[in-house]
Amino acid sequence: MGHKPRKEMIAETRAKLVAAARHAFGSVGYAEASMDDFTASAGLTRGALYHRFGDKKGLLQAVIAEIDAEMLARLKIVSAKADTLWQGFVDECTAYIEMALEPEIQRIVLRDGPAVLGDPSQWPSQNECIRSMSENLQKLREEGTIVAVDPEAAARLISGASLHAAQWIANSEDPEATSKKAVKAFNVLLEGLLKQGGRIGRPQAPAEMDKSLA
Amino acid sequence: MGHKPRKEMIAETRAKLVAAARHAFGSVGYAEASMDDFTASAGLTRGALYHRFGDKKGLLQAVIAEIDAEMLARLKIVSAKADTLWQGFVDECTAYIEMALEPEIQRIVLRDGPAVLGDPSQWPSQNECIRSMSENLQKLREEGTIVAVDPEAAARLISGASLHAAQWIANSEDPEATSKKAVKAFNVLLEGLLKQGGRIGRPQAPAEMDKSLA
DNA sequence: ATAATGACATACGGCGCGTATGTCAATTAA
DNA sequence: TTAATTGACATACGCGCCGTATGTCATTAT
Repeated sequence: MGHKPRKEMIAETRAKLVAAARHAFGSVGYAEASMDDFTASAGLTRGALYHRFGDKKGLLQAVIAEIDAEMLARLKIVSAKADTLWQGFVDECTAYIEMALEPEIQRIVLRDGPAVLGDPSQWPSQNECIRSMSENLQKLREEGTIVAVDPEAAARLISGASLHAAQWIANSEDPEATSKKAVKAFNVLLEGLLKQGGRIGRPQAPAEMDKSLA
Repeated sequence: MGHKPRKEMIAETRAKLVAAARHAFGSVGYAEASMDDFTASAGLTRGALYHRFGDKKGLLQAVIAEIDAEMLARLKIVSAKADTLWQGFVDECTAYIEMALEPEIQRIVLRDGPAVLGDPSQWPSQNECIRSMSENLQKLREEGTIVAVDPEAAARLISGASLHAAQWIANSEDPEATSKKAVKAFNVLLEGLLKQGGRIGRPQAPAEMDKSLA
């Protein structure tokens, strides 16, 4: 004894590999990331990688799962803080856009992920975020705040719009101005969900989004 | 004489390379497509490819430009047929989703393209489709049909929602049912754009979408 | 007719991936 | 306690693919 228990060593090397890969994928991209290089930067070799994750794609899956778990946790915190369901929903959308502005998420989750692993709507992880939005929409429907619409369908459309908005913003030459325009248009679309018209006597929630992204 | 003129030969080999690459990229994906293989299938070698396109990415650009030109042409035909501006806009959205259902477009334009060439909103080609939608929205605004909203912002959000909807539909186990749900939710969001509330006394245009995708 | 351009093929070197094999420590059994 | 076994990880090997450097031959220009 004296040496660390087996399980700890395993978890440690696993964490090291995921962290090293996450950094490499996030900075130079999946295709350009050399397995020899980033395993060495973690003090290991490709042997460990193949033993743990099967192949490079398996490691990417693990990295994405980690990132997505973090995203989900952040979304839950946001929606838990809100006073009303609608407010929570709008805040979650905002947080979703803000996360999609982060270069690491854009590169790994939004670009390389789909190319290597296929359509994100099929990943177990990405569905967690969608499910969170779907549940909120479901509650809003029961509450009578929004019109009768399939929650998952609406969640996917909104997340799609959010993600594209985020990429547009992040790559624009004037992110501030672009962000304002995108958020305003986003509000307009979300108003389609609300009962009672939308612009007449709607809750002030959508206006709230402006301050957080501008 | 007798032999073909120089320019024709060049255009011919260029077309052959683009066609072969398009097929390879569309079927096995960019990363798995061997340049030796698909140049050989066109009766050429990698020498021709590097001479014409610089590298593999350059060829992908050319392939995407070709596909995108086709998409734009199809969209223009659709919107030209419509009776009203709003109808044309909705029809274009529908056509957009339908095109995004095609496996070749999904693979090359929606997945590999962004991973290899970066964010699509920066491509000259993808912006053509966005511009087309933006122009329609601009006219709808001047016409007074929709609320005051930045046309490009709205176009990007809508295209984002459309693309995600398409991928969701194409990869679902029951595309028919999924399509119906997505289109319905899509209509709801689009109603947010319309003046005068939306559900009360709106044009029957959105209902039209149901038949074309279901 | 000769020179020069350029379209494309061939040849070469290197890198990165996946697999097969080896080694050594940690668990388990006797 | 010791012997046997598992398994975590490293090392070694071969292949395919990419990018470049070089070669060849036809077309165009002089």
